Amino acid sequence: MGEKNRRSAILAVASHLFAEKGYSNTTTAEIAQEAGVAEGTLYHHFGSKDGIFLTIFDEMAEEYLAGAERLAGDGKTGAETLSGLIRFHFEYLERNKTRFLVILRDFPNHLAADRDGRPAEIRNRFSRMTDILSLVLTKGFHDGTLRPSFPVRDTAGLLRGILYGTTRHSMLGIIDVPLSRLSRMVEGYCLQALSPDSRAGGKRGKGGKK
Amino acid sequence: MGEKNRRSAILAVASHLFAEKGYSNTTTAEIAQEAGVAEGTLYHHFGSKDGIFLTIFDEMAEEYLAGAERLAGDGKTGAETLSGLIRFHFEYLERNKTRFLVILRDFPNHLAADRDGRPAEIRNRFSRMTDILSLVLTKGFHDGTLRPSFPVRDTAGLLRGILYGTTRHSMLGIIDVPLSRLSRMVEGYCLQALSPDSRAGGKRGKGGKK
Amino acid sequence: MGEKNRRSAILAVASHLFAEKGYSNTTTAEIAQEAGVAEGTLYHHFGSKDGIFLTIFDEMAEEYLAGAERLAGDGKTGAETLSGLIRFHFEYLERNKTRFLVILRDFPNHLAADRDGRPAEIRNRFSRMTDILSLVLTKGFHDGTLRPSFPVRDTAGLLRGILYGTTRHSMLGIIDVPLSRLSRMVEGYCLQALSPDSRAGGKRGKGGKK
Amino acid sequence: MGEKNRRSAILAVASHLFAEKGYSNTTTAEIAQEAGVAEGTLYHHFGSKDGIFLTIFDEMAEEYLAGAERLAGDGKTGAETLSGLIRFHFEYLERNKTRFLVILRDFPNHLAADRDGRPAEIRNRFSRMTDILSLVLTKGFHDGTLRPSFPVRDTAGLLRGILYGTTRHSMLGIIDVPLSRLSRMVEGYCLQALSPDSRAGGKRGKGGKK
DNA sequence: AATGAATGAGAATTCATTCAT
DNA sequence: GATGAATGAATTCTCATTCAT
Repeated sequence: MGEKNRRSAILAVASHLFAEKGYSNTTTAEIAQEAGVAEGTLYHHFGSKDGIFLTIFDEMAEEYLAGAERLAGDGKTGAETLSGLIRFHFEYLERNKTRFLVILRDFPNHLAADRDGRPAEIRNRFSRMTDILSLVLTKGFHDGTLRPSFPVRDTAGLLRGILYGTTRHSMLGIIDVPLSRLSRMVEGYCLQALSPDSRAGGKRGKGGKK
Repeated sequence: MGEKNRRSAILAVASHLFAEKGYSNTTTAEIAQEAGVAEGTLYHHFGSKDGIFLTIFDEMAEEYLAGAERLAGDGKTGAETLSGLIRFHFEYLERNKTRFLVILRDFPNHLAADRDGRPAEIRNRFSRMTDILSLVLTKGFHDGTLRPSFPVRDTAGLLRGILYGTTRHSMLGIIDVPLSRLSRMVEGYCLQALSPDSRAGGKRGKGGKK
Repeated sequence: MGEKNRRSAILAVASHLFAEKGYSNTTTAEIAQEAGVAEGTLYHHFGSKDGIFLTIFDEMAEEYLAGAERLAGDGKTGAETLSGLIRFHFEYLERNKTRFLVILRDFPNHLAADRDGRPAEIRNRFSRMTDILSLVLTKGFHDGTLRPSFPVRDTAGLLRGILYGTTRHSMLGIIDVPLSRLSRMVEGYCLQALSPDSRAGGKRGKGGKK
Repeated sequence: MGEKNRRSAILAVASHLFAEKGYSNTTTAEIAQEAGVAEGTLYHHFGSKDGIFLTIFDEMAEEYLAGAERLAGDGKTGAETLSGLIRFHFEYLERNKTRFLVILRDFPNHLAADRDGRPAEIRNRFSRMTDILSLVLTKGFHDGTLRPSFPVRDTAGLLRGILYGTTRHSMLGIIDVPLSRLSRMVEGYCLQALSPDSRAGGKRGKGGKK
């Protein structure tokens, strides 16, 4: 086993164990043993148990966001891009189930907690996704393929919540819908909700009960 | 101080602390001290720390589900009932922010883990909500006010994911949209997505013009 | 072994081990085992390893200072009181060798370190001794039995340095003078240095070389 | 960067860090980083962390003792030499505050501990100072400028304790007397205590008037 | 029912030192 | 000489739970 591989061996083992048993039920001793390194080596490379988690998270987030940004940048219409993004989201998670389960299962909450009054750095990752979605919605609004009935940024936030919530419930088995079917459903419903063809605008919802 | 009061004092204090610091960062010693009882008393009433959490969760889930079931059972149309449910959801959480934060922050994952191959009892709570939503969707389908483009049960699951994900992101500050605005947005978009007025389904959306 | 005794058993064992092996070379596991209690019990009673040390220190400091204050308050002349204090100092340490060795050997330095810019609380103990000595010097100055050639408070500080340094060197074996002889020497030299009978005042030292 | 410079860079950085944070709170990794060398390099030059400390200590002790021996050897009277030694002591420490703080703060006690029943080598350094002081006291006794009321070697030991204790308390801020004032005070009081002019010994002080 | 002292099985982390390159 | 990745033993502290009173 080469030197470079020690680092990735640790990450692979940790991903696996975190996904299987949860973050807090996995001990650093276990990770070290399974990866065939000394416990100190974990700390040499990642500084702390949290550091291991953060590295896994960062690498995945970077990959995911890079993929999403690539899609958002190509020349299609807004609606097509939104479709593409939603498909990409579910395909990516299907391919990275293990690593994403780590995050879903028990994201170490203190990592997202604000420290000293400033938002945790991890939040920046999150907001990049809102930026991408906002961009796509704006594009669709201009090219006439999408008509958000609420402010673009709020709608982007809503979409993020939808993607997160549905993905989570499916992956944790809370609802009995596999990711592949979920992908088609979210795509279908979102486009319909944002469709410019629809006469029934969101505004109605704002106005009154009936 | 009567016996009943001790019990509720403990629950109130625990809700508060769990919401503020998270389940695992709250010690039983702390709960006991703030509630003004001995640590052993916690165990007389709730058997374990998990027992305290489960009691809080159960009480809230029962209230929530009872409210949702009441709404689902009245004589309105499917679309109106769905609107009502969504509004109820966000209003209820607005009124019970603290207790719900307990669940959002760091739900003790082992409580939802399957034990001995059988699904955790806590899952039953969850599935009741799917039942309610399925009922409403079916009603709307029959009275012509809703037209789900996917199987009713799957759509109900999707709606649960949407409600959970958007609520979570808002309450944890991951997106910058308050619950009240979110309520109107979710209501608007969901009705539009499920609207029978729209001929253009998500898959076919690109084609149809009228 | 009664319940009260657990606490004192821990203190006795800890004093012994700290004196013998030094603070940092003594593990909490060792203390617990020798005291016949669980390790957690240490933390139940003292909160931390430092807490154990601090308790030992405080109890001794309190005893010592109480004794010194009692002596300083009786009706003798300043010089007699100073003699008494010096004798008391060495006798007390002779009787409490073990506990004092704990402090001499390796006082956990971080305990005396200023935190957040404010002096450590432990300093207050120290300054009480300066107060006592200042009082005695002042008394001696008024009744004519002592004539400090430098400001009273500075001289008191000097005396504390003398007591500490000579005691330390003797107890750690750095100099080959037992405490009992040291006591007589310090008493003799201090009284002579502060004696009003001496023509050669400290002022000479201040003035010139010759 | 030449080889010599690496060595002294390490010593300078280590002195600084030891003085600031204490020996045990300074890690070898830190020293290496601040000195701009690899951690292994520390071990090439000094063999161990203790080795670094010992080198700093030895260099300073050698300088100090050489200076003291030089003073002790010149042709002045005993009293003048003692004055000179005391002034030298405080001046030297004033000029070498940082390095001396290293030793005061938390001298690694195991280095002074007897090993295999034999006194630690570091003790030899200490005893050289007693030799010097003994010499000076003897000289003063013969030329009539000093009259120790106790055996010369014991008195020398006492003086060392006085110098150590007062210096320590001042440098650690335990007493509020700067080194320069302390120097004059120690000089004044020591000469007075050892003065042949004073007939009144510590024990007999009360009696004699003239 | 209520108490709260006692428990004890962990778990993360530190860091001086080594050694192959 | 110089490097710095790897080591791994050692240690403090946590905290849910128990049980005698």
